[in-house]
Amino acid sequence: MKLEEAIKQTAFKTEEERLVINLVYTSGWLSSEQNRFFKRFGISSQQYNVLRILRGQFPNPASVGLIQERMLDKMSNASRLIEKLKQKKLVKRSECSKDRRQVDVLITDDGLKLLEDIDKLNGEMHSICNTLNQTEKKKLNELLDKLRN
Amino acid sequence: MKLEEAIKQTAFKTEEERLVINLVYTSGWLSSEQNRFFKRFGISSQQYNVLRILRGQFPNPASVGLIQERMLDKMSNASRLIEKLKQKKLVKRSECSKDRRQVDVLITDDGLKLLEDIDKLNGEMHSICNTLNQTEKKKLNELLDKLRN
DNA sequence: TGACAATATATGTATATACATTAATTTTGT
DNA sequence: ACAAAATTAATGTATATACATATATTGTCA
Repeated sequence: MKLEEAIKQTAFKTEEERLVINLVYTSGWLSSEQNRFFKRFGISSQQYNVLRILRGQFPNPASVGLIQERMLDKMSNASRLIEKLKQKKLVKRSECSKDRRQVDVLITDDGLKLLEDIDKLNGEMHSICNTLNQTEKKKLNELLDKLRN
Repeated sequence: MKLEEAIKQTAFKTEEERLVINLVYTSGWLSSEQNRFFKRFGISSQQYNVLRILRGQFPNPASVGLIQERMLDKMSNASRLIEKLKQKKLVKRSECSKDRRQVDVLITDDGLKLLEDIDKLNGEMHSICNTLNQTEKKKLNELLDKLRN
């Protein structure tokens, strides 16, 4: 749906204004698409993100700080996300012997299995951008990179 | 910063995968820029959004449903946002005489004044897209519209 | 060595989103 | 007219984000 229709606004003063609002609106749209996708797996998209980072380190553990640093969303709370994943038995936590302030976080077999299942449907998740052709996807990737500097 | 650097990932399998992750990452970036901007005014970007909708109706009131329908972010909670704005005396709530299920929500003088102050710094908020030239802003607007269908 | 700074993680509080449910009121259909 | 359905808003619960602070541990340097 066109932005103006979606939010029932007739016009924008400048291209900048429209762009900022378009970005905010698209963010919300994306986030709801993502959550809908992940719901069937019993996790949130943020929890998925943490699991992916842990798989990237596997079979080595990762510290909370490393996870935090690599997360997509800003970050305040790797700690609490990890706690949720632990309750679902998707990760294990153990004291780090080299630095007792740190915690070793390791993805479990259940966690790896879940990621495999999700991978199988990756195409479905990526299909949200099927409305664009290859050139347009590339262009959008470039523009987003440039937008953030 | 380039996406790969930001999240310390070396490569993506497909353009689609990079785009989805780029969109999620950019969403987070945008949201933190926005919140930083609005913080000095003592409101969140979501509360700002509600105030703008109310100004659009002024001097008429708006129902909770109308606000909900026009909000940028999906929506579960116009009710609670309005309650927060009421506590800050930025909106007034009164029973709607024509339909007693409804509530008339009206922006106050304080609310209008706050929006005026924010308007003065609108340029600063829009400057987050100064890294793009006019053609690129237009193109990005188009691609986002097309992305959502 | 011993005080102090820095680091790693956890936790408290406030706000927002997602979804389900409740309560009041209005609309509909017979 | 009246019972059932639909609508409007509020509320309860779970999750996530933002920011400040607490706690334990490690590093630094006089």
